[in-house]
Amino acid sequence: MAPEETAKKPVEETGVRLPPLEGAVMGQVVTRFPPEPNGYPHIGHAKAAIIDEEYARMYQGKLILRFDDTNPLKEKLEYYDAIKEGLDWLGVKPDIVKNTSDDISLIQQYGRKLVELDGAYVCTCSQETMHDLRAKGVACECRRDPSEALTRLEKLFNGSYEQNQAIIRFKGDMADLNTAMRDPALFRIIEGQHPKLGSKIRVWPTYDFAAPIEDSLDGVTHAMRTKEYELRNALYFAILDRLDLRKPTMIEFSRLEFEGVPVSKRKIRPLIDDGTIKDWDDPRLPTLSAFRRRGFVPEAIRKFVISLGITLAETKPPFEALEAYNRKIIDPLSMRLFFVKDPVELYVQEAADLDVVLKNHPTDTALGSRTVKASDRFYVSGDDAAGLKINDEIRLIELYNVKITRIECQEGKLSLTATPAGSEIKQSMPKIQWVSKQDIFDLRVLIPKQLYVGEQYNTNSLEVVKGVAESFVSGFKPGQVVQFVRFGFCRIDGNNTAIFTHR
RNA sequence: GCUCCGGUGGUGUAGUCCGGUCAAGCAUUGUGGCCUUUCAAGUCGCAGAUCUCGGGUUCAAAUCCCGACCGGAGCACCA
Repeated sequence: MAPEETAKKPVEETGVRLPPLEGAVMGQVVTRFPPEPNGYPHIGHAKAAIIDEEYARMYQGKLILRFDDTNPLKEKLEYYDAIKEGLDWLGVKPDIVKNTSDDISLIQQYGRKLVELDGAYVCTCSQETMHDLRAKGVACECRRDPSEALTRLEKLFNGSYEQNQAIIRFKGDMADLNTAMRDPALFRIIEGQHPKLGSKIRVWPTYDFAAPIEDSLDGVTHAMRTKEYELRNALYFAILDRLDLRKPTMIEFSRLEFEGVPVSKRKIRPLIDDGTIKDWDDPRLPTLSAFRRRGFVPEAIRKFVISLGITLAETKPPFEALEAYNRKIIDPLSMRLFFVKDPVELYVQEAADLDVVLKNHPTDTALGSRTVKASDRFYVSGDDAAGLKINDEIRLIELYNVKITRIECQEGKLSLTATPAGSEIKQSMPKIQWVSKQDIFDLRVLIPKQLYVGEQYNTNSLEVVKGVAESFVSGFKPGQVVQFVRFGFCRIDGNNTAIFTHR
């Protein structure tokens, strides 16, 4: 089974559900997911996008995917695509896709209007001055004397100012206890190549200005964002107030991140730059591409996100919960195969050559079966071998029982000898998986662990397990999710490598 | 430092707005049985929270009020 082919079940059937939306009217809800195309999508994006979509669906409304691209210095074309791909994989289907930059002239017009309305002004103070005055809660000369505002506004847009020489500031309240209201920047000059607009535009709105304008104009009824924006709500509504624009309902929720698996580029980029981590889809990362490569299916992520609700409490949810959702989905779809870690040779004296037919799934016969050629030589896992004593009787799963007659250790290499011991399945007997010596496929399994322990990179974050699997595994394409019996679920990654999903 | 937001079993949450039906539901984890030629899944059961703490209001508080403590966020010409 390839994870991307998992059937998408309606969430209502799963038992997990989001609480009702405040003030929502059936058929009229419009939500929006506004990522900045400045990086690869991760689990945090997934949470926001899924919640946005769930509510749009719950009320038979619309979901807008709006790339919040108002900073040409940070955005790249490849990220627009990466985010689209990520959402596509997640099964999040926006009804409308647009960019904030599509509306750049409109937004600029509203900016000009705000200055004309005396709701904003052009400030030419240095950043240091601004910072100091803001800290003191004092207005600068640019604000106190509005006579030049309109002239400056023209100069700003006709290119008379250089970058950093002038910005448009909101006329808030320099003494407000909420510092977001102390005349924040609304527009600034950025010289740079924008992925969509090139160098055509140089007066760019900040997020603080673009977001409310876009939400209002796009018809968004319920705007959701993570809670670090809470203090900016006052600004958001003040802007819409002064411009006399319709106000959406604002809802915030906590960010999603796992313990030891940071989402921040600040913590990941250095590891990629210095080669510690190869790429953004490394299974230790919380990017969507990593989850996919690791064998997680979109529907598990969706259920998990919904189960978290839209709480404001800042907590790191247990990764095991995500695993549990995933396990329940992939369990019935995954073939059961044998893989032995740290192989130890087992010689079964006088064992006959056999063609063993193995079921690919214990209950679902639709998954078929396979035939393995067995002789008297096998491999069993080092862990199992280590626990054996002479005269122990064990069952080779789906084969027969053997009794250990000799345990040798030459040059640190363990080997076992046994004799047949019937075929009756006994409750008490350990049942272990095996691989026929003439039917092996070398396989290494990558087991991702926490990337960070505290603030420190975890040097043991990727365990590499070596072993042998059945040759049947060689026929799988990358993307196949299987369960190695008594080992865990894995996703075939190609090049004799599998990635451990979870147990 | 200032401001804002949180604080329910090991963990994540429901409930808090509109006090009683909540000595608190669900999930996960743990644990025991059944099932099973897997240490998975399924299934049945159990364990685990006096709802951060201290006051107050009330016949009645997880739910309202006050205070404290702890945790997080914001204080950018980033989003």
